[in-house]
Amino acid sequence: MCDFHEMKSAARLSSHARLDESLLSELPPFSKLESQAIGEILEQASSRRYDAGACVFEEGDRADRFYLLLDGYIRVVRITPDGEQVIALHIPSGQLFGIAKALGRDTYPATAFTAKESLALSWPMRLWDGFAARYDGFATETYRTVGQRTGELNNRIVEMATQQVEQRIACALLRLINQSGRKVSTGIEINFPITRQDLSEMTGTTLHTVSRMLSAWEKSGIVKSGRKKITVCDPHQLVVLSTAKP
Amino acid sequence: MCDFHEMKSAARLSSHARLDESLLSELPPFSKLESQAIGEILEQASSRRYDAGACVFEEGDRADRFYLLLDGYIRVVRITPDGEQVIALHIPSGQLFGIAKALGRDTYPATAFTAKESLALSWPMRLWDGFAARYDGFATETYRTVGQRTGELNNRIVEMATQQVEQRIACALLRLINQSGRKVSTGIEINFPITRQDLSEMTGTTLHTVSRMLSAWEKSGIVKSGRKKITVCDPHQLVVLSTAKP
DNA sequence: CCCATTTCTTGCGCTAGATCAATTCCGGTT
DNA sequence: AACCGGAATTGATCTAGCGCAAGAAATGGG
Repeated sequence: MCDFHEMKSAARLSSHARLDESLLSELPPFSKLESQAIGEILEQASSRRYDAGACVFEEGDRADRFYLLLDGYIRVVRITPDGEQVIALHIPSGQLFGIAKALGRDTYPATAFTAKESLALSWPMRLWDGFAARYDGFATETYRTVGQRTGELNNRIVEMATQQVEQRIACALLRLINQSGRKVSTGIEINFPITRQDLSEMTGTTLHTVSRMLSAWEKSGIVKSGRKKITVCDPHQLVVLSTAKP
Repeated sequence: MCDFHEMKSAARLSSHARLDESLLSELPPFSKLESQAIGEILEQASSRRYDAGACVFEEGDRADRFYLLLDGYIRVVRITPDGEQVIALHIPSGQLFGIAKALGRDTYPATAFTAKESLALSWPMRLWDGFAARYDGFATETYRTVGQRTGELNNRIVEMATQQVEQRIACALLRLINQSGRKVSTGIEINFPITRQDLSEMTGTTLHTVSRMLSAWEKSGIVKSGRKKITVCDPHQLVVLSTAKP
């Protein structure tokens, strides 16, 4: 599912990557545009590489740029007054993020970290309205993106309200392999480093419980996991678990 | 906060309510418009009264109309495969709802019930793009609405992930009195019928726990509650509870 | 290669809150 | 006035999963 980038990602991540029209032309927000329009858009973009775990912007910052993730993975996080982190969602490459304008806001509603080394384009937010007005399909696609993410948040709420931890963790894993799974010999592996702690922050539980769960699942051959790495061997079984009746 | 409607609501709820321009001109989505534009918009609207507890539309339905709540209260609900309800949010009068288009969707993402007798205008969804293009401020305001609701969902996730039941119920109550509190002699009362069950569906707990909590709070004079009715006597104390450290 | 740090594992006891169960209360209906 | 059904209360258990503790394994830096 996240594939087309992979072949090119080595070149891209080098800071000398040329900004090529073909880069954008396959991505939904720009897919309907002509080569000239894409040229214009690229001219106004800044490109930047981020180390793994780097912070792109923080909750509450003035939203003065919006971003397109070319390669890597973004983790959107909220931090409670007493320092606890909650992972709101993950953003795979090819998507826009930091699009506060699409939510009628002028500050970012959450903090964005990179989950691994990443490359992103960005534009000053003042170009937003122009993009939306001038480029066909840009507005539509961004609102679709907003809709998807809202849908995901919504699902999380339902899960947290009704499901047991085991099911929630299973759901989280399934979402991850859907969004960023990479097929390997033993199953489907999550394409970026992820700790038990991360998983616990996605599901509202503790790293201990996640660890126990993964150990149990490993015993029954559903997953295979190591340090910062999880491979799902039997996705179907995970689906069964995620929908299990009490 | 929800005030301006109250004076007129009696007239409005009668099925003979005249659709008056002044009705829309004070509401954010239309506030920037001239009288002529509002006239156009009203002409295309249908008006309908709903009984308390009526269903306006269901999750998954084709989104062929969008709505403006003139009076009453909407409860947005998601229902799990095994029949459990989760209340995603409440929509106070004066706001748009069922705005699937703003989320790039063509089905409604959740079910909308009225929490009490309500009155809403609605328009065919095919007018949406025209409204957004033609009427200044309409798009901006709807995206602000989307942003607010997304923000609320987000907060709920953080709460559910990090807070104890007591704090979550306190937060839910505070949200309710902020959105639809009505000042009465003994404090601030929630302006529509609400059961322990409802509150439990908003906070991911059980009606039993909510009942115990309210009983306890009543003993300490923080709330006063009866059948389908809750009055917050000491909002400040509730804020304290909602942010209490374990 | 050793040391320091981060990540992960696992056992044990405890408690918040769910579940079960039995009543009571309230408002509307005939 | 008597009745009925939905809403609320409250006690008594039971348990999922959290917090604590202690250690093991992987990684990276000097």
